[in-house]
Amino acid sequence: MAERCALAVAEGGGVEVAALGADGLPAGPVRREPDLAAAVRSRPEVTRWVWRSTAEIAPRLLATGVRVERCYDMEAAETLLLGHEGRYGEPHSAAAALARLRGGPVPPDPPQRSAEPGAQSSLFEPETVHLPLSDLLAVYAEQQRRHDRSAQPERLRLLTAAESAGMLVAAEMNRAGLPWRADVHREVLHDLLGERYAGGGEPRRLAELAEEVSAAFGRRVRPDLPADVVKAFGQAGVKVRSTRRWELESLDHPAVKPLIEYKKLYRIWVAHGWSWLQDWVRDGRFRPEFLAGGTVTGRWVTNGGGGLQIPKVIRRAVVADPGWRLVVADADQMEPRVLAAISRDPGLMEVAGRESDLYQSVSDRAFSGDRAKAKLAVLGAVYGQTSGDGLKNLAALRRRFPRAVAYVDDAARAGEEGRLVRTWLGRTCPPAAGAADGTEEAGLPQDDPADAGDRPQEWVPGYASTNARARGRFARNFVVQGSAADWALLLLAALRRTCADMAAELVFFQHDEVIVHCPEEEAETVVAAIRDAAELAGRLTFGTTPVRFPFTTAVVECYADAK
DNA sequence: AGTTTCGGCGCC
DNA sequence: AAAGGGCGCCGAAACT
Repeated sequence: MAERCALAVAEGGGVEVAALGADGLPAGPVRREPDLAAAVRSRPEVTRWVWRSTAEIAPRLLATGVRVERCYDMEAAETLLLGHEGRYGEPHSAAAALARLRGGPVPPDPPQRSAEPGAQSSLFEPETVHLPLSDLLAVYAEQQRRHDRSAQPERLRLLTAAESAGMLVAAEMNRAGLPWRADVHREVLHDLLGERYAGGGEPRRLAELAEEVSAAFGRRVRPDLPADVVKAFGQAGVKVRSTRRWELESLDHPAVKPLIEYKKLYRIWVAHGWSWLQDWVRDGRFRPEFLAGGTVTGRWVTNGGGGLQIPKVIRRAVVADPGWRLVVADADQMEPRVLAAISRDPGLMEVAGRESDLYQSVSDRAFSGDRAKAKLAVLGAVYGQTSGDGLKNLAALRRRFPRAVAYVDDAARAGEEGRLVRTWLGRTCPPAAGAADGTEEAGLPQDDPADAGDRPQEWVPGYASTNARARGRFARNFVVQGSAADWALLLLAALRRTCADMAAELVFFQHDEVIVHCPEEEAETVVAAIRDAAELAGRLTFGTTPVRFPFTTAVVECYADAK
């Protein structure tokens, strides 16, 4: 029998606990108990814990080996509800929600702390807030009503549950860490960069490449200074606007080759070199702090260490413990499959109903078998390509898959006009014009006051302001990327449940890719669990559609061997 | 001297 | 060939 229980961390150490009825209201007395972990452990019948913040409570439970089935994260819910109600950017703390409910002054959210390299203080000293259980219950009841008042209550409730599950998974990943062999990492660095010189300067290979660049220009040039490089090319009679790689590659000059090589290695050196290793790897684990729901689209971010940008060459250092394996699973063409599911385009759903390469199938139908063209067209539709061949390819795509393209076009138009745009489960893209504070923090382009009045009421291609068009691209991508994130959360939740019965641990998640660390004998079970979780997540998120969500999985000892 | 922005590139 | 979405991170440059 599923049971819900609310829990609040009390002043002076203990917790307040109250069982909840099916209606979400207290079904018994509020109990005060001295120990958080003991309170949870002594209630194995509880399948969902309602609490203020998973980031506050889950680490404390994990530290004592207590696992919960599910939770309801009140502050995550508040963020989702505010966004859904078009109030993006209002404070989302439980205290703020309570103040809005009671009509008092609304406290601002506490500032975000960033992770300290090495110390990882925010992981082990989560912020503690004491709000009486009676207050939490009042906010919870109101949040339930707000879910009910939404246009699609069952979807929004699922989203809140999925986000809460994501918070649990993130807390568990933060504790587990990604297996990391510092010795292998050092070998990779030495192979790529050469010896380090005393004094902390550039390693040998970078110094050599800098010399080659200077020699090619006939004077001392610092390849890590874009301004210096642009000037040097200018003096050599080569016009170049920036030093971006794709721009340099088209140039005919002897400095180009060593320059590009320098920039590639320089990047490794500064972002994932010896000092990174020193800062972020402890006791054989890399612990980026995963933040579920860290972006407006619902994608996760990591706080510190660039956890979601591990360069391919550095993945050599991610090695399973002895006798264990890494199950590396990557969703195949996730975004077009999601587009098929949310648009219900019959043609695209049929294509996405097969496990075989989706881009190949699209190209067979609309691009005479030219897979590259098909992929460009699909990505152009999802990302908002505005020029070049992409536009021509988009027209071909529109003819064959009209509903799919119309879906993202509608989202783009809504974004340009400043209307709300939602993912399938109801995560909401912040509007730009006339929005509450917060949209700028989200990086959304604002309209210039100057052209605010110039925008036509009817959406006409080419007549929107530059910023409005940028918002259109943002909204276009939001519905696909965000709905994919909805699905991925449910995938994680299902996979977490299976792993609970095994030694297997989720250790990494990157948008459409997941890594499970498990004993060798569990690997095949995990592979099957990922496949099952993907299909279950597809059904739960999008309802009944023919769309499949296949994964490419690899059972490896080293992450670099997965692809 | 300390803080913010920019350029460039890593990942999806 | 050139370009569209989401991020984080670094050093340098540009500020206060």
